[in-house]
Amino acid sequence: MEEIDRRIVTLLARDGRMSFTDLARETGLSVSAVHQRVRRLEKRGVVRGYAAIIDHDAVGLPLTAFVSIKPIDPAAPDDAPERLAHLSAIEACHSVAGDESYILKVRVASPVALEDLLQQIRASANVSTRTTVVLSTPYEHRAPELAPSEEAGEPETRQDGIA
Amino acid sequence: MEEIDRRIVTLLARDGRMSFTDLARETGLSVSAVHQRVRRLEKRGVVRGYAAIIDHDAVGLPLTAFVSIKPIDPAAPDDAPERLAHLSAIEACHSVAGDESYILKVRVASPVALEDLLQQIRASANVSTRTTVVLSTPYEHRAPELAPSEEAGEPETRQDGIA
DNA sequence: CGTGAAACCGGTTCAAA
DNA sequence: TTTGAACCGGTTTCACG
Repeated sequence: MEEIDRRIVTLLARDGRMSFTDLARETGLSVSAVHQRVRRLEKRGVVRGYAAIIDHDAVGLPLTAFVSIKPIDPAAPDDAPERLAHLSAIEACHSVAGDESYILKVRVASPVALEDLLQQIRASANVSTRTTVVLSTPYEHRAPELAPSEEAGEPETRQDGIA
Repeated sequence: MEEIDRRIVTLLARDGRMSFTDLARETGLSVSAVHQRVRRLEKRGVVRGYAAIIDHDAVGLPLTAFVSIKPIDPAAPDDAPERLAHLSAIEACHSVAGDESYILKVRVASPVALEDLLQQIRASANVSTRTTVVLSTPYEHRAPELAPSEEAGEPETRQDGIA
C-alpha cells in the first residue's frame, strides 16, 4: 500500500465521515479517484468499517475494566471467545501471551453490574478472572501514524479465498 | 436520554456512516427529526466523533500490546499521559486501580519497534513497564447494548430509594 | 489508475404545526 | 419536537485517456 492510500486511511481513521470531496482535496486527487480507492480499501478489508465514538459516561456505562481470564481446566478446549461473545458488555477480547490467556475490555453501568458480569464470565467460560478497574481515560481511539514503511504487512488480502 | 436517542447511538456505533434516511426508517421518525437528534447528540458530546475501523495487519502495524506502567519515583508529579502523548504508537491510555498506574494500548510494526517504543516510554515518563503481547484478537470494537437504564447526566428517580 | 461530467440520492434548511 | 418540501451538495456511475 502506498502513500495516497495510507493518507486516505489515516484521514478516515481520524474522521470516519469525511466526505469524498474533502478527501479529494486533501490528497490532490479527483473525487472519483478517491472514491474508487476508498471502495477498494473497504473491499480489501483495510478499512473494516465505520463507527461512531460514543461517550460511555453519557450513555450510562461509566465503568470500564480490563478482565484477564485463565482457564480453570487447562486441558479443556479453549473456546472462551465464543462462549463469551453473547455478553454484550464485553467490548473486546484479546488472546495474549503471559500468565493469563485472554484480556477482555468491558463496559458496565456500576460496580454491581461488574460483579454480575464477572460471575457470568466465570460461569460461561469456566475461567478465573482478575480485574483491573479503569479510573479515568486520558485518551483513547487515537489514530496511528502510518509510516512510509515498505510493503505493508500482508502479502494479499483476498475475498475469494483462492490461493 | 431516552429510547430513540439510545437507538440512534447504538446504530451509529455499529455503522458510523449509516445515512439519515436509514436511521429514520429504523427509528420510525422523519429524516429531519433524526438529523436534528444526531446533531444534538454530537453537540452534547454523546457522540464524540466518527472513525474508520482499520485492519492494523493490513496497514503495517501487526503487533498490538498492553503496556502497564509504574512511576520510578512515586513522589514525582504524575503527568505520564501528557509526557507520552507524542508517541503515536500509543492508541489509548487508561489510568487504572491496582499495582500499576496506567495501561497503554500500543500498535507497532515489529518486535524491534516494540522494544524501541518501550525505551521511549520509559525515558519519556520515567516509568518502569510491564508488557503483555497480544497474540490474536477474536473481537474488538463491539458496540454495547444500551439498556433502558436510567439517565446519564441528569438526576433521575431510583428504584432502590436512595436519594 | 486517473479524469470530468451527468444523474442520482442523501444531507440540510425551513416554515408550519 | 416533528413534519414534508425544497434546495444544495456529495455520491456514484460512466465513457474516456
